[in-house]
Amino acid sequence: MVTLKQLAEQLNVSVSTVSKALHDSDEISPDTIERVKALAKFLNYKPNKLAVSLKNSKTNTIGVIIPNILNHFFAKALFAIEQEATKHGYNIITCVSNETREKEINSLQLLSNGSVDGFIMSIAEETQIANSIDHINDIINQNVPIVLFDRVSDKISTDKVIIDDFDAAYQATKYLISEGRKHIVLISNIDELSVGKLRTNGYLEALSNTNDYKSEALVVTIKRQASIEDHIDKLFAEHKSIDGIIAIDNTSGVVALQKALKLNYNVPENLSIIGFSDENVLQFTDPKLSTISQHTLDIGKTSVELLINRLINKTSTAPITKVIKTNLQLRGTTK
Amino acid sequence: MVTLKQLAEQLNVSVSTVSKALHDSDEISPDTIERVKALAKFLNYKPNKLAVSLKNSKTNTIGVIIPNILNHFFAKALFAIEQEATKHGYNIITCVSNETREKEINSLQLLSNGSVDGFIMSIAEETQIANSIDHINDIINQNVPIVLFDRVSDKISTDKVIIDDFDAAYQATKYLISEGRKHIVLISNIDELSVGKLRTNGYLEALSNTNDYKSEALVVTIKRQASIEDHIDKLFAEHKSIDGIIAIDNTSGVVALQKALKLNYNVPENLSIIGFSDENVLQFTDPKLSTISQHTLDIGKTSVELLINRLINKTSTAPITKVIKTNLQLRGTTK
DNA sequence: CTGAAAGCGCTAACAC
DNA sequence: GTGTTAGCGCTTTCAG
Repeated sequence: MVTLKQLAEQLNVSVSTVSKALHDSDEISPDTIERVKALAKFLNYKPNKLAVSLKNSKTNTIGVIIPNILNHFFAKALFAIEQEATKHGYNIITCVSNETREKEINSLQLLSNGSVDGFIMSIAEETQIANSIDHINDIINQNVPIVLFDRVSDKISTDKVIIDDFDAAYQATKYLISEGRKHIVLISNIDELSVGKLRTNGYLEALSNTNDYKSEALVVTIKRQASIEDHIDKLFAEHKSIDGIIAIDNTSGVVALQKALKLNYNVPENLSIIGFSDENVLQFTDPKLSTISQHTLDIGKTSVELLINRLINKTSTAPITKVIKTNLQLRGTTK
Repeated sequence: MVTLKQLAEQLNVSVSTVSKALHDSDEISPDTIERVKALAKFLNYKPNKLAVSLKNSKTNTIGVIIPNILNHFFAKALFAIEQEATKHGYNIITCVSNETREKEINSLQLLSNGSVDGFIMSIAEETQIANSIDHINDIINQNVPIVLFDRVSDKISTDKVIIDDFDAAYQATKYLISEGRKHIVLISNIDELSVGKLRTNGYLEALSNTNDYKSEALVVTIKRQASIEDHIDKLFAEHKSIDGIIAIDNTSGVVALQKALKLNYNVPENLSIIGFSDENVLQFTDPKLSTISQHTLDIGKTSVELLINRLINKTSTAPITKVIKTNLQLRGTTK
């Protein structure tokens, strides 16, 4: 790599002159500036990022820690984060916690040594279950800002980006009721997560405050490693009267639809299904799945904005929580 | 952040003593080592990574550039790369080229300034179409090692990790022929990519060297932004006699299966389908899609291994190309 | 055993 | 206008 020193030597000027020239300092004569820039370009000079960062105590790098990159939601959020960060001149270092608390701790420790200016993260399932988040608060106490998105914790006081989980499920449930559905079931394989609990509560509340809804609430919870297909087979076998399904994670809606069609349910005449999915699954089914659609790109973008704001305005104002609205997208699996 | 200097001051020793003590130098007395380590632990000292990297001219960071993180193949490759890199003590900085040559150039430029020790990348579609890869060779010429995976180029001489694309499609085609299929069509929405061409050639070769196969080869190419569904609808409408489908990208196999079922094809009795997908799509269909399965985790892992090897053995041996074998996984959509 | 000093590449206050 | 110097945090000779 070409350094300032090499440029300086070739031009018979000092290193600081070169540095200033490259920054268009008006201390330097136009003539010199030109000569310096010409040579720099010729030799393909690029300032060493490490040196600049070290000098400035600023890396322009964001650490992103996500639980599972194979989950389409997180992949899309990462996509948005990367895009927005790039727009602001930031790089991202990505770590995957694999839903484990240990890896999460490691990643935070490893990067909070000057490698990144701040973090954007979504909490690992294991961490949420144990509700032990000291490792995250430690980092915050070291004055490294963190923005949490999607999976958050009340015990962490920091900027957050979430969706209206409760309300989204509430509205979806109300919609099915308005269709005249009498036996609405909720399917969840994210029962342990903060967002899962909120969505489930939204569903329960919508049922319980509807006077003429008579059936018991029915929540099918599926453990993370378990087979969604098996649980749904069982559900249909045991509950013949189901006429509405709300699936609050991003795959079980599709699976439920596919199973229902196989069983010759008439969707959406006799059975409505609403998933919590992204457009990416639409091409896999006919009819198209109606969904609660979260604006994942906005979630990622907003997270970056919040973080960069913290990085620029060092003033420690109170934590901000941004709620990104969801949409109920009616397609072919609702009336 | 706590620095060596602060430790030194508190202990009334010099900075170099502290540094050596933390590295268990035998120049330092056991007693001092212990005192230093105790304080370091107490104050939660972490060596500043930037300073270490600058000093050592080694960042222990790998730049990863992928075309599209929403593509499950690349997400999974990234997952494997991250995992393997972490195992070796490396971080990864992720950039998404979004299939554009411009973003690819930017990312390479931005990171080849000391930020990373080397790159792992898969070439953007735009770059492959234009076949203009100077920007990649530039980096290699600056002695920054690059490992290419999946989408590679003959014009770049560097370590590569690929799969046996030609052979995989060849074998799949032969399998369908062995089932007695008479009208086998190939569906591709990656026609412009190196891997797409190779897979198509494998299919064509398998047909043409089978003496008793009478039909014309039929290749349906779908542009990236176009609707896979529409093309497949059209295919079924225009070619009633199709009895075998090979889909060489990771979604159109599922779409074809779903459409075929909707049209009441008897799969696999009268129609076989083989996709080029990952296990993640299996739960979406019944019967389960038979696939050519690429060992994506191996691809990522091998890429990291090759790169780290280059980084450690600075000796410039000839470029290595690793071919990761694929498997033909027969499931419910083949006889 | 411990410390002083140089240097990685860069910036910026302060001379001249 | 240009150069000198100090320093970001660390490692590593080389002296003591």
